[in-house]
Amino acid sequence: MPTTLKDIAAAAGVSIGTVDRALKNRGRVNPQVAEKIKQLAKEMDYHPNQIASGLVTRTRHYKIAVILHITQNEFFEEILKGIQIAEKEIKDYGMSVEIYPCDDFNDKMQLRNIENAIEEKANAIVIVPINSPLIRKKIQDLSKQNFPVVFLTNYLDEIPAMASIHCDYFRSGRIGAMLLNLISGGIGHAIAFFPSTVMLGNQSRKKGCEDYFSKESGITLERVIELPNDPERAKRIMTKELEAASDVNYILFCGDADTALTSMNRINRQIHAVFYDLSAAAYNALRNGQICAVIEQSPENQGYTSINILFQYFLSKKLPPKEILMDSHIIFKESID
Amino acid sequence: MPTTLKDIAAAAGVSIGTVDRALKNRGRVNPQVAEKIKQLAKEMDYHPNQIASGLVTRTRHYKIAVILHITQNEFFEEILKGIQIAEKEIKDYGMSVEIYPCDDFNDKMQLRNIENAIEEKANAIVIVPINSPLIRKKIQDLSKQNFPVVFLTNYLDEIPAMASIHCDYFRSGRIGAMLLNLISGGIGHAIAFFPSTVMLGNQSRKKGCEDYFSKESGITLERVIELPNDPERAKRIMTKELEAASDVNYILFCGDADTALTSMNRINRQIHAVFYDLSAAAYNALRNGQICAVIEQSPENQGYTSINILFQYFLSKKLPPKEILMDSHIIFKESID
DNA sequence: CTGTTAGCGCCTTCAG
DNA sequence: CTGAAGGCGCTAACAG
Repeated sequence: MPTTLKDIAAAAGVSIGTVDRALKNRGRVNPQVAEKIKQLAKEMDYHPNQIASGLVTRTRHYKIAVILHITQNEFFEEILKGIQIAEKEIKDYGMSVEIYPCDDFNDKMQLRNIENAIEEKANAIVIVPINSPLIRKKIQDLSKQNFPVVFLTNYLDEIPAMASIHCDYFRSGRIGAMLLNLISGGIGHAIAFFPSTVMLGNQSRKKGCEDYFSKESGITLERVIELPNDPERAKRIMTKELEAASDVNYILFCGDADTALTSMNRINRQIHAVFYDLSAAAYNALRNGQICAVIEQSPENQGYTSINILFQYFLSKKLPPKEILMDSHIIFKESID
Repeated sequence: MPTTLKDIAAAAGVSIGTVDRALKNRGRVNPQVAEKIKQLAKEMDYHPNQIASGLVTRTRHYKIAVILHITQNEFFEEILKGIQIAEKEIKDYGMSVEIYPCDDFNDKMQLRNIENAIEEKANAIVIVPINSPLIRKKIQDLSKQNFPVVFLTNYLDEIPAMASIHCDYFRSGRIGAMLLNLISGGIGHAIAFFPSTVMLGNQSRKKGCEDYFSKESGITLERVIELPNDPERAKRIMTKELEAASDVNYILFCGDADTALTSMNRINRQIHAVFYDLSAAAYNALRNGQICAVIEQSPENQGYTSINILFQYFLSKKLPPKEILMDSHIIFKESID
């Protein structure tokens, strides 16, 4: 039978109002009485009942703005699933979530979204931050004003935020390289294709990949190519690269799965591939044996956690860890078949 | 602003008591009025506020008994972690968890624990069921009486339960075999060591392993050995097996990690190993390069889910899916380093 | 068959 | 500085 404010009030011989003020340090209470109450609370192992607080919090209508960096993308569908699950859970607490879409890597638009969100009385922002001076400056300002900002799946170096949720990109790069090495038996030539380095995570992943190839790999990494976000352009570039490097039979690929699969089909030799992120296209390709493995970074969990952090914060002022790293999972055909 | 009972009451021109009775089908309400209320609830998208219900539920003091099958074991430490997290979450709702330990695979003791739990007014049981007639019969009886039983990390065939939470053992066996095949490059000889087949999951995992080896593997599976739970005896058996089969250089191992590591050290040749379950010993061995990979089955999540299911059930009579399969994760050195 | 009410634990406002 | 009281939404007991 957990202790309640009432229990403490009875034990201390005061009213629950006083106990509440004392424990929440809201002043207006005799210091000696406050001390005694705190003492008692500890002894009686008091922990505020979150659901009761929730019922009260409900009247405050907290709003969370989720600000993306890209139009549409299967990876973000997964993230959104997690966000929606969390959204349902916090609804009873009177909290809500609003999504602000954005054209691909358009920092001006992202900035406007931030401003709109604040105008519309958002109490916190979850953002996939584009690494541009515009956004960096804005987030810096918000942090200075103690406005809660949570980075989701990406981050900005040197810019403080309440929390930053993403995978360990460097490690994720190393895992990709390791898998290629394992699959190849340590002999062969590889190319890595990565998306825009405007997102810092991609830079870090690239470094991890290069780290492994340079130190621990039998097969050699011939090139690292940055692909544009537009699928048609990406396909052309990727196909050309694969045609040009005729000794390359292994690839590590992060981006739109269809782009890679199409390019691989266009050329006339077999390519063994490891992909990042489990889109529907990647899932099918894995089942068919077109690709060897997929590395994914718990997108749903990332989305869920970003909201949950703010929920905890609104409910009980609890600060999350600054950095929350999500696991990278390795998936083979046998994992899903 | 979510709809409340009050809102519906106002819209229907009745009191909230009537609305509540109508929506919960508790009778004592004019069928026509009830129909109208249900209609309104749908239109206004009413969903009961769980936290408000929780405050009321709190007075009912639901108790969950967790009944294990084994004394101690690192895998179950992880399971317990998940259970404890869930326990904290449901405390505010007046629900509690009690653990009943058990000597290794002692079905009589497990039966007594079930009986004790019920005598001590447990409202539900989470159990790692030993596959013995004694336990099978008891659970069968409980199910007939509609007493909620949840199977955790293992199951009983043909015996109904409210839910069954475990990994896909067959798939997990296939993944293990696939990894050995991948690591070996498809050439070599292997032995698989598995724990007691009193637990049905182990039988299924064994089948999965054999399935892959018989159909898709380059390396050959020489034998499958069932090891006893006692580490000293297990070490002797394992060492002897490895010494006898001098051409075997790959093993798939499920059980106490220290047993395997000691046995591998005792013999005079290098063995490449894949382990199940990420114990501290396995973690270190993976980092040191003593073993190649580990397959784990989200034990913490399994424990958490077993409690969470019952929480949902007590709070809102929501029935879980009959079978909840947890992912198997593949972990290499690069995943943790 | 229907309405009213007390209360779950906490927070906030208003009196004193 | 302290106490009392109302209310968050739902449930259950009790009147009518």
